[in-house]
Amino acid sequence: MNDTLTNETPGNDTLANGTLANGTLANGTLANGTVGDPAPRNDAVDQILGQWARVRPDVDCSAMGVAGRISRASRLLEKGIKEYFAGHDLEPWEFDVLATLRRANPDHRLCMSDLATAAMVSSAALTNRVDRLVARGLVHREVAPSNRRMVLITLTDEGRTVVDALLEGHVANEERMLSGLTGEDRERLSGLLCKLLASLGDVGSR
Amino acid sequence: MNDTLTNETPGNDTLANGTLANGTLANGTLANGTVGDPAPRNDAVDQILGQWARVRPDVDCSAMGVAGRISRASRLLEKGIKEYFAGHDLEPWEFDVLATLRRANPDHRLCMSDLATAAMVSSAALTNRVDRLVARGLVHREVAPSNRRMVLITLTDEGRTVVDALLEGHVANEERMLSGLTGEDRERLSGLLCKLLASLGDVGSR
DNA sequence: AACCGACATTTCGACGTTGAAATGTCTGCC
DNA sequence: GGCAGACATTTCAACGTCGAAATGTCGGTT
Repeated sequence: MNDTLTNETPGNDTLANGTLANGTLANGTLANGTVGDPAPRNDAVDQILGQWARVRPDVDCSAMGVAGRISRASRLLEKGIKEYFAGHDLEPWEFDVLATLRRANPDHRLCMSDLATAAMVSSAALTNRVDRLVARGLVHREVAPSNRRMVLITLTDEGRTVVDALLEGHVANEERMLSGLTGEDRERLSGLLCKLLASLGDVGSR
Repeated sequence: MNDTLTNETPGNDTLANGTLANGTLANGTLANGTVGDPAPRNDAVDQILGQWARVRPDVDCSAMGVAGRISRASRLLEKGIKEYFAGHDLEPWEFDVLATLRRANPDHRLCMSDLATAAMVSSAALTNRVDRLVARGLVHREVAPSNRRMVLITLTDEGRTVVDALLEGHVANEERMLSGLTGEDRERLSGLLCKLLASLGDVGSR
């Protein structure tokens, strides 16, 4: 996890629903939610749960509802974030790397492996990304003086300017996407997700 | 969104935090949560928010917290789902496609475009996936008799057997991953996510 | 002082995805 | 009845990621 929520996820879900697309829903025998058990919400995920309930009434698929909605929300947020950065000629991963350096320490400097862990990409992918950031003049790459095995990546002045300039807009964009929830809703949502993350053994890194 | 929650997401986040990895957190000036405003939770996301609060106290980054936790939860759920299916020699996307057909209609049959929409992948990717499913004997591909432009994909008996056999285990696996939440928690979480999804304009397809 | 194993990064090959172009098919209009 | 345009699917080239192998470097041991 970095600073933008950029699961560069392409396709499927396999999560809690079946597919919320027109195809399935339109072709099928459309049940229209209201499965029974919990409060029906009549959204796309519930329609899929409804389909499962008709096809496999012996299986309680309610867990798919929670997982499905989390995945779907994540997808939509990513999409909005990507659009924001695209409007500023930046890929979300670029901001991620820059922001990680920005927050890292007063020198805005990290070695490749720490940066790779932080950005949650393979070292191979990070090499590729840093190449491009260096080409854009946003970071500086140098062999560590004390240990020549390591490569230190430092935010350039320009890189820092870019991060600082885009941070507010990025947060405002996220704020906008969350505007359907009240402050209290967000607090509750965060609390529940924290509880879930803790039970999933989230420890920070990968 | 399909039936498993498989954002085959690799790397970054760009979402709400900065990176929760050791690197950043260990190198930096570690603030240890407790930023002030809302209830501090002291998890990885809050540590990142804390770092931002120190570096850019002028910007309220709380929105990143919500987005970050949603993304992180989605990531972890995907990972668990992937592991379950890997244990049964199936990729999550394979289950997605099979499950979509299973729920679609009594004939378990859909044309390529509807299936692509449902599985939320490009038609090019679906062609590739269906190729492999046909090779495994899990689906049947045929030109539509009524309209030769269309290709109909049908679940084979074996395909249906596989979906039906794995559905219960898949749901049980999701259930296990959500076991940190009470039934009431899940209901509340679903409700909040529904509200968010609705405001994000989630309409079912992409 | 040279060597061995551990470590950090980069390179390489394979894979899967995407958007756009190509191919084949249908529908409606003149 | 033939043709233009819309449509469904597949093919193609480019791209980005990953895991594993390769390269270069350090630390401790003898």
